Amino acid sequence: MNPTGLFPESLCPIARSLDLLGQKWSLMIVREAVGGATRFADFRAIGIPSDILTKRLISLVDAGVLEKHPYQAPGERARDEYVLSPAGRALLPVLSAFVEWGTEYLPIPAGRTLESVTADTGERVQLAYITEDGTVVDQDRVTITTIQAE
Amino acid sequence: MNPTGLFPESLCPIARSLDLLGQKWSLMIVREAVGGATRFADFRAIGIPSDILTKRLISLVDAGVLEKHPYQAPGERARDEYVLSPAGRALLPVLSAFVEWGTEYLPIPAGRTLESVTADTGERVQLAYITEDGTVVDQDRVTITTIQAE
DNA sequence: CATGCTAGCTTTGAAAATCCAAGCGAGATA
DNA sequence: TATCTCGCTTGGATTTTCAAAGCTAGCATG
Repeated sequence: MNPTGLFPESLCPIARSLDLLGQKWSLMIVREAVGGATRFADFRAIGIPSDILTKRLISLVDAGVLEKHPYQAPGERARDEYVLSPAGRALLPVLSAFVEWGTEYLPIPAGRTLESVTADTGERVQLAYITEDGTVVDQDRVTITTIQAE
Repeated sequence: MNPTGLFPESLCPIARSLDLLGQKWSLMIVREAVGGATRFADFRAIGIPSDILTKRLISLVDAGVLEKHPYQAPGERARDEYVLSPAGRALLPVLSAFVEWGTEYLPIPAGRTLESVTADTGERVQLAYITEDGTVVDQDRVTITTIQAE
């Protein structure tokens, strides 16, 4: 485990992911997209400078995290909307992990403000580790390890 | 969902987490600590500039992610080692989520290089969403939502 | 004592990233 | 035509990161 983190070809998937998603505002954009934001102004509202937002949207579209669709509302000019791709949706566990960690270890007086739920029933869910046969494993038993070259 | 991301008191736990962990190299340091790195030179080996590493170690210790212990090997001067705190260990799902996402969506010719396993048995595990009673839920059904103020 | 070694920083200046504020352009409407 | 508004674009300031060199302190050795 000794990658440079400077090239997308890094051997480490964490480093590769952070190369794309580690710049300021990128994951916040994904978070907003999960929450239903699609238009430039939606994302802009989180406080990101517009030139940075432009750059991040291009980068996330290029990487396949967001998809850009032209649309035109009646009476308005043609614009683009940005929606999560399947790869973008697959970032949900990353966001959920930050929600759970931030809620527990960086608490605020307002308490819990976000949570992961099933969209259809609104049932609360949380992340856990499971084995191949679906058995839940205690997180204290888990580590991350290098796969031996075969 | 409209936080500024500029203050640790942000209402959004993702924003709060990213305020601490979103700076370049922070999560890579946590990753190295998970892999057993404890000393300055261990972390330095991933390619992080030494002044940045110094700053990040201080920040992660201040935030309670890492704990700094003085130690002295025979024949060497007093030094510090940095080990994961419980809060640091609780970041494992964040790292695992990046491992899984990067492995699948940013593949490299070398294929899979990292995985999450049980430390005692080496059994492969992965992240999943579970309900309160431990039932595994399909990720496609999950979203992240704001908790209504009570 | 002096000297050497090395790890963990510290410093300096350059490069890159982010930010702020203003401006521009294009498409719609009147 | 003029006006409005949204999605950028621009210019300069500020902050962050980087590379390279240097410094310091504690250990060992002679």
